[in-house]
Amino acid sequence: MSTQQSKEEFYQLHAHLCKALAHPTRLLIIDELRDGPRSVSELVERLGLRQSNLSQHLGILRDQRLVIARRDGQTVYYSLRDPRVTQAFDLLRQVLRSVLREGERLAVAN
Amino acid sequence: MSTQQSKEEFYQLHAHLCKALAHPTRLLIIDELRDGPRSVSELVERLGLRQSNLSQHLGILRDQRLVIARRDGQTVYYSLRDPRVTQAFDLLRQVLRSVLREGERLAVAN
DNA sequence: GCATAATATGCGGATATCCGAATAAATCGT
DNA sequence: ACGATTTATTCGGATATCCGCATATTATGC
Repeated sequence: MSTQQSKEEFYQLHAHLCKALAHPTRLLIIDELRDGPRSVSELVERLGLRQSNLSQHLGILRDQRLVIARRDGQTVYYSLRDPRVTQAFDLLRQVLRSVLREGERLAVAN
Repeated sequence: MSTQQSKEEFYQLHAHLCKALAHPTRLLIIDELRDGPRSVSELVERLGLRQSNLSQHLGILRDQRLVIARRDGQTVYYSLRDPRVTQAFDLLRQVLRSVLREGERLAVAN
Protein backbone atom coordinates (compact mmCIF):
# COMPACT_ATOMS: atom_id res chain seq x y z
CA MET A 1 0.00 0.00 0.00
CA SER A 2 1.82 3.06 -1.22
CA THR A 3 0.07 5.81 0.69
CA GLN A 4 -0.44 5.44 4.43
CA GLN A 5 -3.70 3.53 4.51
CA SER A 6 -5.20 1.07 6.89
CA LYS A 7 -6.87 -2.09 5.65
CA GLU A 8 -10.21 -0.73 6.82
CA GLU A 9 -9.79 2.50 4.90
CA PHE A 10 -8.90 0.61 1.76
CA TYR A 11 -11.99 -1.57 1.92
CA GLN A 12 -14.00 1.54 2.63
CA LEU A 13 -12.68 3.17 -0.53
CA HIS A 14 -13.36 0.02 -2.51
CA ALA A 15 -16.93 0.02 -1.17
CA HIS A 16 -17.37 3.65 -2.16
CA LEU A 17 -16.27 2.74 -5.65
CA CYS A 18 -18.85 -0.06 -5.78
CA LYS A 19 -21.50 2.22 -4.35
CA ALA A 20 -20.92 4.64 -7.19
CA LEU A 21 -21.78 1.79 -9.56
CA ALA A 22 -24.78 0.71 -7.52
CA HIS A 23 -27.49 2.69 -9.23
CA PRO A 24 -29.34 1.92 -12.46
CA THR A 25 -28.98 5.44 -13.79
CA ARG A 26 -25.24 5.48 -13.25
CA LEU A 27 -24.89 2.13 -14.98
CA LEU A 28 -26.86 3.53 -17.91
CA ILE A 29 -24.52 6.51 -17.99
CA ILE A 30 -21.46 4.28 -18.07
CA ASP A 31 -22.98 2.21 -20.84
CA GLU A 32 -23.69 5.39 -22.74
CA LEU A 33 -20.04 6.45 -22.47
CA ARG A 34 -18.65 3.19 -23.83
CA ASP A 35 -18.54 4.46 -27.41
CA GLY A 36 -16.83 7.70 -26.51
CA PRO A 37 -17.36 11.01 -24.77
CA ARG A 38 -20.80 12.55 -24.47
CA SER A 39 -21.91 15.98 -23.37
CA VAL A 40 -24.31 16.43 -20.49
CA SER A 41 -27.07 17.59 -22.79
CA GLU A 42 -26.57 14.57 -25.04
CA LEU A 43 -26.92 12.35 -22.01
CA VAL A 44 -29.99 14.23 -20.80
CA GLU A 45 -31.62 13.69 -24.15
CA ARG A 46 -30.59 10.06 -24.63
CA LEU A 47 -31.45 8.97 -21.10
CA GLY A 48 -34.48 11.17 -20.62
CA LEU A 49 -33.50 12.48 -17.20
CA ARG A 50 -33.85 15.81 -15.47
CA GLN A 51 -30.69 17.77 -15.98
CA SER A 52 -30.12 18.30 -12.27
CA ASN A 53 -30.50 14.63 -11.49
CA LEU A 54 -28.08 13.63 -14.24
CA SER A 55 -25.54 16.16 -13.00
CA GLN A 56 -25.82 14.73 -9.51
CA HIS A 57 -25.12 11.23 -10.79
CA LEU A 58 -22.25 12.48 -12.91
CA GLY A 59 -20.89 14.19 -9.82
CA ILE A 60 -20.86 10.91 -7.95
CA LEU A 61 -19.06 9.16 -10.79
CA ARG A 62 -16.63 12.07 -10.97
CA ASP A 63 -15.93 11.98 -7.24
CA GLN A 64 -14.90 8.35 -7.53
CA ARG A 65 -12.82 9.14 -10.61
CA LEU A 66 -14.85 6.73 -12.70
CA VAL A 67 -15.39 9.38 -15.36
CA ILE A 68 -13.48 12.42 -16.52
CA ALA A 69 -15.03 15.75 -17.36
CA ARG A 70 -13.48 17.79 -20.14
CA ARG A 71 -14.80 21.25 -20.72
CA ASP A 72 -15.12 22.77 -24.20
CA GLY A 73 -16.78 26.13 -24.03
CA GLN A 74 -20.11 25.86 -22.28
CA THR A 75 -20.47 22.17 -22.80
CA VAL A 76 -18.81 19.52 -20.66
CA TYR A 77 -17.90 16.21 -22.17
CA TYR A 78 -17.75 13.15 -19.96
CA SER A 79 -15.77 10.04 -20.73
CA LEU A 80 -14.69 6.86 -18.99
CA ARG A 81 -11.40 7.08 -17.18
CA ASP A 82 -10.37 3.45 -17.09
CA PRO A 83 -11.42 0.58 -19.38
CA ARG A 84 -11.16 -1.81 -16.45
CA VAL A 85 -14.35 -0.30 -15.07
CA THR A 86 -16.31 -1.48 -18.08
CA GLN A 87 -14.54 -4.82 -17.88
CA ALA A 88 -15.75 -5.23 -14.32
CA PHE A 89 -19.14 -3.98 -15.44
CA ASP A 90 -19.29 -6.70 -18.12
CA LEU A 91 -18.13 -9.45 -15.79
CA LEU A 92 -20.90 -8.62 -13.34
CA ARG A 93 -23.39 -8.52 -16.17
CA GLN A 94 -22.29 -12.02 -17.17
CA VAL A 95 -22.76 -13.16 -13.59
CA LEU A 96 -26.20 -11.59 -13.58
CA ARG A 97 -27.18 -13.37 -16.77
CA SER A 98 -26.01 -16.70 -15.42
CA VAL A 99 -27.96 -16.13 -12.22
CA LEU A 100 -31.07 -15.33 -14.26
CA ARG A 101 -30.64 -18.48 -16.36
CA GLU A 102 -30.21 -20.48 -13.17
CA GLY A 103 -33.36 -18.98 -11.70
CA GLU A 104 -35.19 -19.88 -14.87
CA ARG A 105 -34.04 -23.52 -14.67
CA LEU A 106 -35.25 -23.72 -11.08
CA ALA A 107 -38.52 -22.06 -12.02
CA VAL A 108 -39.08 -24.70 -14.69
CA ALA A 109 -38.01 -27.50 -12.36
CA ASN A 110 -40.43 -26.50 -9.60
CA MET B 1 -32.81 -11.34 -23.01
CA SER B 2 -34.09 -14.81 -22.31
CA THR B 3 -36.68 -14.13 -19.61
CA GLN B 4 -39.25 -11.39 -20.12
CA GLN B 5 -37.31 -8.39 -18.85
CA SER B 6 -37.34 -4.72 -19.70
CA LYS B 7 -34.12 -2.80 -20.08
CA GLU B 8 -34.95 -0.87 -16.92
CA GLU B 9 -35.44 -4.04 -14.90
CA PHE B 10 -32.15 -5.43 -16.11
CA TYR B 11 -30.22 -2.34 -15.08
CA GLN B 12 -32.06 -2.42 -11.79
CA LEU B 13 -30.90 -5.99 -11.18
CA HIS B 14 -27.37 -5.07 -12.16
CA ALA B 15 -27.50 -2.20 -9.70
CA HIS B 16 -28.72 -4.51 -6.94
CA LEU B 17 -25.78 -6.77 -7.66
CA CYS B 18 -23.40 -3.83 -7.34
CA LYS B 19 -25.14 -2.66 -4.21
CA ALA B 20 -24.49 -6.03 -2.63
CA LEU B 21 -20.80 -5.39 -3.22
CA ALA B 22 -20.99 -1.83 -1.96
CA HIS B 23 -20.13 -2.38 1.68
CA PRO B 24 -16.69 -2.82 3.28
CA THR B 25 -17.81 -5.76 5.38
CA ARG B 26 -19.20 -7.64 2.43
CA LEU B 27 -16.01 -7.05 0.49
CA LEU B 28 -14.06 -8.42 3.43
CA ILE B 29 -16.31 -11.47 3.43
CA ILE B 30 -15.75 -12.08 -0.27
CA ASP B 31 -12.02 -11.73 0.21
CA GLU B 32 -12.21 -14.21 3.05
CA LEU B 33 -13.95 -16.74 0.82
CA ARG B 34 -11.36 -16.60 -1.93
CA ASP B 35 -9.35 -19.50 -0.54
CA GLY B 36 -12.38 -21.72 -0.10
CA PRO B 37 -15.50 -22.17 1.97
CA ARG B 38 -15.75 -20.82 5.49
CA SER B 39 -18.30 -21.40 8.20
CA VAL B 40 -20.17 -18.50 9.76
CA SER B 41 -18.36 -18.92 13.05
CA GLU B 42 -14.99 -18.91 11.29
CA LEU B 43 -15.99 -15.68 9.61
CA VAL B 44 -17.22 -14.18 12.86
CA GLU B 45 -13.89 -14.94 14.45
CA ARG B 46 -11.69 -13.86 11.56
CA LEU B 47 -13.58 -10.65 10.86
CA GLY B 48 -14.44 -9.77 14.44
CA LEU B 49 -18.09 -9.00 13.80
CA ARG B 50 -21.28 -9.56 15.74
CA GLN B 51 -22.85 -12.78 14.60
CA SER B 52 -26.17 -11.16 13.71
CA ASN B 53 -24.55 -8.49 11.65
CA LEU B 54 -22.44 -11.01 9.75
CA SER B 55 -25.52 -13.13 9.04
CA GLN B 56 -27.31 -10.08 7.71
CA HIS B 57 -24.48 -9.34 5.31
CA LEU B 58 -24.29 -12.99 4.28
CA GLY B 59 -28.02 -12.86 3.65
CA ILE B 60 -27.57 -9.95 1.27
CA LEU B 61 -24.82 -11.76 -0.61
CA ARG B 62 -27.00 -14.87 -0.70
CA ASP B 63 -30.01 -12.99 -2.04
CA GLN B 64 -27.93 -11.77 -4.96
CA ARG B 65 -26.52 -15.28 -5.49
CA LEU B 66 -23.00 -14.04 -4.94
CA VAL B 67 -22.34 -16.77 -2.40
CA ILE B 68 -23.70 -20.24 -1.81
CA ALA B 69 -24.58 -21.66 1.59
CA ARG B 70 -24.00 -25.36 2.16
CA ARG B 71 -25.20 -26.84 5.43
CA ASP B 72 -23.29 -29.56 7.27
CA GLY B 73 -24.92 -30.33 10.57
CA GLN B 74 -25.26 -27.21 12.63
CA THR B 75 -22.65 -25.27 10.75
CA VAL B 76 -23.23 -23.51 7.45
CA TYR B 77 -20.37 -23.13 5.01
CA TYR B 78 -20.35 -20.21 2.62
CA SER B 79 -18.47 -20.16 -0.65
CA LEU B 80 -18.26 -17.98 -3.74
CA ARG B 81 -20.63 -18.92 -6.51
CA ASP B 82 -18.83 -17.49 -9.51
CA PRO B 83 -15.14 -16.69 -9.97
CA ARG B 84 -16.09 -13.79 -12.22
CA VAL B 85 -17.21 -11.91 -9.12
CA THR B 86 -13.70 -11.92 -7.72
CA GLN B 87 -12.36 -11.03 -11.14
CA ALA B 88 -14.61 -7.96 -11.16
CA PHE B 89 -13.58 -7.33 -7.56
CA ASP B 90 -9.90 -7.38 -8.54
CA LEU B 91 -10.38 -5.15 -11.56
CA LEU B 92 -12.06 -2.52 -9.42
CA ARG B 93 -9.31 -2.82 -6.89
CA GLN B 94 -6.78 -2.16 -9.62
CA VAL B 95 -8.75 0.89 -10.66
CA LEU B 96 -8.79 2.04 -7.06
CA ARG B 97 -5.04 1.67 -6.74
CA SER B 98 -4.44 3.60 -9.93
CA VAL B 99 -6.75 6.35 -8.68
CA LEU B 100 -4.83 6.49 -5.41
CA ARG B 101 -1.51 6.68 -7.23
CA GLU B 102 -2.89 9.46 -9.40
CA GLY B 103 -4.09 11.38 -6.35
CA GLU B 104 -0.67 10.98 -4.84
CA ARG B 105 1.02 12.39 -7.95
CA LEU B 106 -1.28 15.38 -7.87
CA ALA B 107 -0.70 15.83 -4.17
CA VAL B 108 3.05 15.93 -4.77
CA ALA B 109 2.69 18.27 -7.73
CA ASN B 110 0.57 20.81 -5.88
C1' DG C 1 -22.00 44.58 -18.92
C1' DC C 2 -26.12 41.84 -19.80
C1' DA C 3 -29.12 38.26 -21.50
C1' DT C 4 -28.75 33.52 -22.72
C1' DA C 5 -27.27 28.65 -22.65
C1' DA C 6 -25.07 24.71 -20.37
C1' DT C 7 -23.87 22.64 -16.23
C1' DA C 8 -23.48 22.28 -11.13
C1' DT C 9 -24.98 22.73 -6.36
C1' DG C 10 -27.93 23.41 -2.02
C1' DC C 11 -32.24 22.24 0.26
C1' DG C 12 -35.84 19.18 2.10
C1' DG C 13 -38.87 15.35 2.27
C1' DA C 14 -39.38 10.50 1.05
C1' DT C 15 -37.20 6.16 1.08
C1' DA C 16 -33.51 2.78 1.95
C1' DT C 17 -29.53 0.89 4.54
C1' DC C 18 -27.02 -0.23 8.77
C1' DC C 19 -26.27 -2.09 13.30
C1' DG C 20 -27.26 -3.97 17.91
C1' DA C 21 -30.38 -6.35 20.86
C1' DA C 22 -33.60 -9.84 21.29
C1' DT C 23 -35.65 -13.78 19.46
C1' DA C 24 -36.53 -17.57 16.28
C1' DA C 25 -35.08 -21.74 13.69
C1' DA C 26 -32.28 -25.78 12.74
C1' DT C 27 -29.40 -29.43 14.30
C1' DC C 28 -26.87 -32.10 17.51
C1' DG C 29 -25.92 -35.12 21.77
C1' DT C 30 -27.88 -37.53 25.48
C1' DA D 1 -37.86 -34.76 24.43
C1' DC D 2 -34.59 -31.30 26.35
C1' DG D 3 -30.61 -28.38 26.58
C1' DA D 4 -26.83 -26.63 24.06
C1' DT D 5 -24.80 -24.78 19.81
C1' DT D 6 -24.87 -22.58 15.41
C1' DT D 7 -27.11 -19.64 12.29
C1' DA D 8 -31.07 -16.65 10.73
C1' DT D 9 -34.63 -13.17 11.27
C1' DT D 10 -37.29 -9.30 13.27
C1' DC D 11 -37.56 -4.72 15.23
C1' DG D 12 -36.31 0.10 15.88
C1' DG D 13 -33.52 4.06 15.84
C1' DA D 14 -29.62 6.31 13.55
C1' DT D 15 -27.66 7.48 9.25
C1' DA D 16 -27.33 7.84 4.20
C1' DT D 17 -29.25 8.09 -0.56
C1' DC D 18 -32.47 9.81 -4.04
C1' DC D 19 -35.07 13.15 -6.56
C1' DG D 20 -37.30 17.52 -7.78
C1' DC D 21 -37.17 22.25 -7.30
C1' DA D 22 -34.88 26.39 -7.04
C1' DT D 23 -30.63 28.70 -7.47
C1' DA D 24 -25.70 29.25 -8.41
C1' DT D 25 -21.73 28.90 -11.58
C1' DT D 26 -19.28 29.11 -15.99
C1' DA D 27 -18.89 30.48 -20.59
C1' DT D 28 -20.81 32.73 -24.95
C1' DG D 29 -22.47 36.49 -28.04
C1' DC D 30 -23.71 41.06 -28.55
